[in-house]
Amino acid sequence: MSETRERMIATAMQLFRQSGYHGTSWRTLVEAAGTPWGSVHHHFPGGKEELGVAAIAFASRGMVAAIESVFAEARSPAEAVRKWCRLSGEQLEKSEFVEGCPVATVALETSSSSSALASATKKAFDEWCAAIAAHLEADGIPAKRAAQLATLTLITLEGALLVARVSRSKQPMLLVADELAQRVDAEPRTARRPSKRRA
Amino acid sequence: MSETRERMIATAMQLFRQSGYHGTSWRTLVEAAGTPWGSVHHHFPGGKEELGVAAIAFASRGMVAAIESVFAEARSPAEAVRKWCRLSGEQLEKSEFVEGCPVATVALETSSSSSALASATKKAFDEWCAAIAAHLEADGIPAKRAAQLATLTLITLEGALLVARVSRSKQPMLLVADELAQRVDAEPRTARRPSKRRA
Amino acid sequence: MSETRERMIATAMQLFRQSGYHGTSWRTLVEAAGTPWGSVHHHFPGGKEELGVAAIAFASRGMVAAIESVFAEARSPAEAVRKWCRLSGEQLEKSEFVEGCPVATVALETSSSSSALASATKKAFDEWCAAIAAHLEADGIPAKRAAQLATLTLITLEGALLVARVSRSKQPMLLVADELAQRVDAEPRTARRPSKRRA
Amino acid sequence: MSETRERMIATAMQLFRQSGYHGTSWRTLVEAAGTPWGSVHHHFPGGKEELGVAAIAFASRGMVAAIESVFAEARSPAEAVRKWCRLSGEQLEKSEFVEGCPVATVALETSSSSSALASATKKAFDEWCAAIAAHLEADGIPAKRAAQLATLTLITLEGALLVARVSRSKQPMLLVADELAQRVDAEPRTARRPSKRRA
DNA sequence: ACATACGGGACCTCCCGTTGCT
DNA sequence: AGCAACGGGAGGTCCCGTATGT
Repeated sequence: MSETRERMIATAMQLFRQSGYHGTSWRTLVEAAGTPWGSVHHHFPGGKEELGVAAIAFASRGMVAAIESVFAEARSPAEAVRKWCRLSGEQLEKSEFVEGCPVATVALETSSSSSALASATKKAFDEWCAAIAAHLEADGIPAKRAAQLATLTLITLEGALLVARVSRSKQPMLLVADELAQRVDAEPRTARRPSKRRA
Repeated sequence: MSETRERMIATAMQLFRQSGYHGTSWRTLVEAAGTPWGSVHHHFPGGKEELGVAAIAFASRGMVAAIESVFAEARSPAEAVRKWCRLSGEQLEKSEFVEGCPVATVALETSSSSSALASATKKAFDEWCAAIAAHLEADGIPAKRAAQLATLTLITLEGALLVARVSRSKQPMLLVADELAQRVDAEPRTARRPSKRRA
Repeated sequence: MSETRERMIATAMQLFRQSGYHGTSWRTLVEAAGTPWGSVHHHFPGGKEELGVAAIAFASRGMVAAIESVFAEARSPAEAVRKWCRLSGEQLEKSEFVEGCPVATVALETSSSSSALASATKKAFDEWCAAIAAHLEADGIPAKRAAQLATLTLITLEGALLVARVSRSKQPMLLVADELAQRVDAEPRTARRPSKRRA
Repeated sequence: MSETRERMIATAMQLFRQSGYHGTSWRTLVEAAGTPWGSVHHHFPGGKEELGVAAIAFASRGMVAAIESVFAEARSPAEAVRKWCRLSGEQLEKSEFVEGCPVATVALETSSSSSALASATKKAFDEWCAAIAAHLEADGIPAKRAAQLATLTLITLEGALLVARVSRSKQPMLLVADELAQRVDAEPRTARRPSKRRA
């Protein structure tokens, strides 16, 4: 796959979460990415919307990888969630409160209009929930509760990233880190199956 | 005060939460509001940004009023929070998942660029937190914890509205309604001062 | 006559020669003049064109007065012309090369379009020529030659003001001062009637 | 080089000398030139100012070519100057007094504001003076005097074109044709080097 | 794969004139 | 005399998609 195309997508993800979908133009994109402006239509025949969908999918893959990573390294789901929130907060702070959720901005902009982008963002959120839920289930939480808890986790993280960006402080991230960790820890297990605790 | 200007602001709030700041054009606005296109510059000499700031402030006032209303009618903060979440969910559903938070979209779009809009959104969130915290304090929760809990409430509600819009379901709202209510109820009080419980 | 109206006209003359007729807006004018924006239409029912005509006429009166003054004070037409050029050059330099001819800019902009402004500028030039010619005639130059010489003087002064403004130097003014003076002096008189030489 | 861009520039020169810089809109331009309105920004990324600078430069090249041509064909500088003035007058009359100097209008409009256009007009005048001066020098006039005389020629021609346009008569052009020719002829030569007199 | 050019249209800004109310 | 508001429209900028050559 073309390296130009990939850099466009990665840059688009960055610009979308800063200025949103409508606030990012092709010109801004190619200037930021340093990619040739002449072959935009070649790489994205579907136009800007195709770029948007690709950027959302790219962001989603990255987030799923991050989830897997943080759960793999943590000794318990609660710890994983706490770590995840804290890492997100630090990334946010390091980036001068620019690198929040790469999907949320586009999601809010397009959920009432474009179907392709709207379903791409919905798919992203679903994937993240599923990834979290899988780890909760693996820790002994019943599927139904695991799904709810995963949704709650996503909700809280997204809300915290929003509030943290706006208030330009990572305090909200630290706040939800503990809250979520406690909440996850308090969830009753059917058969405590310490999936990753033997290492 | 001009009624035209007010209708523009109210309409802008609606359009901003649907399509965001950059996705809403003056033309769209004046067509939706039925206001004259020619006097835009008269009512908002500061341009679109001035409209945005006014719309955010307007939305903020409305939200503070809603908070006051729901806390005034409820017998306890926990119940108020539960009701708030459920009402928000129903409003969202009734509006075909359009009427989410009127500030969040603009907040995410502009938090990394325009200072006027960014500070307007920050101010809005601060006002909401303060309003919630006041009611928690009135119920006997120490100021510091009240502020944290208020922030957590805001975070959770915002996150839930985001996820609910994207998934086109009010389930997330119902989920956080109970979670938040339990959370608020479980918070220890110094001197349980049942402010509004006697009715 | 309203003092507001007069200040508008005087300010318009200044702005017109800086930025031209089309480059000067009502808003710019009222801000520069400090006059009320609400009563523009009251003072100039004919709109911007009426303002333009008034400003041209005002400028023309001022120029005629300047011509009379410089010829009255000088001992000969040649000296008057020399002095006139030098004074114009100094005024130009003092004003940072802004205060050139108050009519020329509008004249060039409108000579191919608006009839009212075009005839106003034509009238202004005619008045100036007539004023100069009168003094030349009074010095013994036959009417026909006096008219030609007056036109030549106007032409040269206008051209010099143009070139001086563009090159941001008063050299062109000094150059034409001597050239014109010599030219006027060399013109044969029928009966040298030293009109203003005995006082 | 794009033919569209060239036609835009040539048309801009025409419109600028009729209505000036601010009086000429992009819409007017593209309609007059028959060029696509959509690719304006492609050909002139610097906006209208870039068009203005290009039009001034284009006009300057044309004028230099005209100067070279008229001096090449004439047997003496005096005759060249006389011819130049007369040709300009005829062109002016034929065009219904529209085609005056293509630079003067913009020069007056912008000499007190935009630096890019102001320096473009200054450069144009400098080039014309240099071209004239070169021919005067070639005829035996000392460099310093040649430069002055060239400036005087430019001044007089510009002034005459202005007055002729305003008065809608080519008389001023004929008047200065003889005046300038006499003036140039009267200038003393160091070594009369009749450069082009052998034909 | 990339570049140059086309092409319509939407963007926000601001202009200029008018209307009714002080 | 002054003013706030109206009201249509044009201002220049820029967007997004397409077509044509390399």
